[in-house]
Amino acid sequence: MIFSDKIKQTLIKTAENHFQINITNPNLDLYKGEKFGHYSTSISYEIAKKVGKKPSDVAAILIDEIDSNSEIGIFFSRIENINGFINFYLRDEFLFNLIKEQVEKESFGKGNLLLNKKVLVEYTDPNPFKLFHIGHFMTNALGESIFRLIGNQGATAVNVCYQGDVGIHIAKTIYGLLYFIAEKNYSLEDFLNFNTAITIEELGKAYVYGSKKYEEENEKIKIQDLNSLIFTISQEIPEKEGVQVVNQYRKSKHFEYEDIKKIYFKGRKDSLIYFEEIYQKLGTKFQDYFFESITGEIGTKVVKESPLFIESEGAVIWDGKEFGHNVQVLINSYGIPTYGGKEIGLNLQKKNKYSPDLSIVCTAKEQEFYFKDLIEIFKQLGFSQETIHLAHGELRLKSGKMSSRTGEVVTLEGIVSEIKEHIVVNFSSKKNQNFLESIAEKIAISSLKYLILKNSIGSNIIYDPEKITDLNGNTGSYLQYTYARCQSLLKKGGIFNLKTNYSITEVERDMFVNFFMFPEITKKAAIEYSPSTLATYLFETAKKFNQYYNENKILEEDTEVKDLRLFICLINSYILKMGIDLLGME
RNA sequence: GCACCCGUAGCUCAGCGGAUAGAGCAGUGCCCUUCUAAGGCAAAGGUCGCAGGUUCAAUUCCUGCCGGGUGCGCCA
Repeated sequence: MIFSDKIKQTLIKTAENHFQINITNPNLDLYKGEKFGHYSTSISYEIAKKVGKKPSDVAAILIDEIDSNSEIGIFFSRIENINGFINFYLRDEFLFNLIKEQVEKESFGKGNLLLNKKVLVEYTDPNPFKLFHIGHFMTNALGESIFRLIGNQGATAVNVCYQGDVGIHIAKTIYGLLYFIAEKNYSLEDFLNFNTAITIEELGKAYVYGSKKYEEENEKIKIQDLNSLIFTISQEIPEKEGVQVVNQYRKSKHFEYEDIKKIYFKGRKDSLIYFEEIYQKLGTKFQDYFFESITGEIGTKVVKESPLFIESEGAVIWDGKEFGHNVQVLINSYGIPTYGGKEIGLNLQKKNKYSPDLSIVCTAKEQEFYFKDLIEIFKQLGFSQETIHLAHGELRLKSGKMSSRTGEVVTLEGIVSEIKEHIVVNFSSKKNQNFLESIAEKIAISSLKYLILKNSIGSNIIYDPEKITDLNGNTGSYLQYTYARCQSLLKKGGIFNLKTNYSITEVERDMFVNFFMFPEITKKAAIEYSPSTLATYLFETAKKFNQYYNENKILEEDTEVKDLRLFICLINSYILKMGIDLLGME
């Protein structure tokens, strides 16, 4: 059990024994500087109000009891009563002991809050036939970190990706491709033989073209017609084996089944290869994939069979207005399942395949209301698993928004290469060019992730390519650098003794207490779905180390002192490494 | 129009019921023949949008107002 929970438990028990009062969740603050204790509580105020005593008198009784009669009393060097606030101070030996033991076992920072729970985390969700843009990256950064934080609490975490291999975006893209082929930019045969990179490039251009055409009424009808055909074709994909096909799509008036099928299969396959390369660069390895072509069928079946949904203007809708929700169109008037219809199928598919205790979905913030409705629909349908929607904000330039609606997007690749250039230029005086280029991409991706995760979930992020890898501020690179510095010292320091007794200064004690909070922080970050809590802690930890480093020579002559300082390096290094990893960075 | 989110230092943001409101950036003054200075120190900067209310205690909870964002049926 984590130490703060032990204190809380003791407080609850003591309050019950001495005041016959039931306090369910006492306030307990984590370390915020030596003067307020290593842990502190204002529980006395809560009790005092109920029993009609002075807070400081209540505190005195509690302290006396914890000191002499509780299991945790021996871990404190002193417990203070400041006007009723109770401040706990941990014994130095206890700090050393616990940290040393757990660091050696590599269990330090790991928790068991979600032991025996199965949690599904869905994130990234790019759409085949479209480019991987910065929004997908933000979803990935958020989701990957949540996935890791939850897994770190003992849960069986399953990370999954949901890919839109059917939908109007594909019809638009294929429509564009057909135009390019008709204009003899290349033949159908040429297209089918393109390598992945070229296919992706052409898909991007075709999507822009198709999106523009979709704005014209007569073109829109054709694209919708093509869309129906693509839904029909998608029933032939290999992943669809065993899935019941319930929907009857309209026959196409304008397009040739076989030609479209070739284009669709080629584009789909290359898109998935292209995404897989990106996931690898991002450090994500999905355990499972879901496809809209499949969830659409499952969702359609549910929607058609459930009395919750009604027909309206040729579409099938869910009307949530009576209970404070909106209207959601689940099957459109072309007979095609919309995002919502597919999402119902997805939720059911997740349930059938994994029966998770909790299902987390990460998307952009614009979909917040939409998910509120969907989660209500899931409840009304009786889907048992709890679903939580986590939303990230937008990446913006100082000058304003980045993306535009015309289909032209800021790709991940574009941003990463911009950051890479800065890295190579800024650091070239320190390292040779080849080395820099070999690590620049990793630094770029990590620093972008950190930029996103250091802010609380859902807030918009200001992106400044000049500042993002600055080593003199709160950046991912600063953490990486500090870790590298520690590693260098440990390497030079050689073998040293890990002890459980050191004589330490105030500054060193502050570092140890801060180290001690690491498991508290990883737990808090997981429970609150808050990577930023961890990010902030890591930055403070790195900063404390760099301050110490500046004032103290680590590789001292004196063995005693050197051993202590290397011990500090070791823990600092351990925490930074694990923390950086939990944020999904390298 | 309705619903939800946000207004904290010049800028970007933490904190979200407790004890003196914290960081980073920018700006000011310092510290390099360096255990990676690819770093650190010091000072400066705030009626926590405004007005009420609840509480022993409010930046944090509630109500109203002002200012900004997002979403409101066939995109995802």
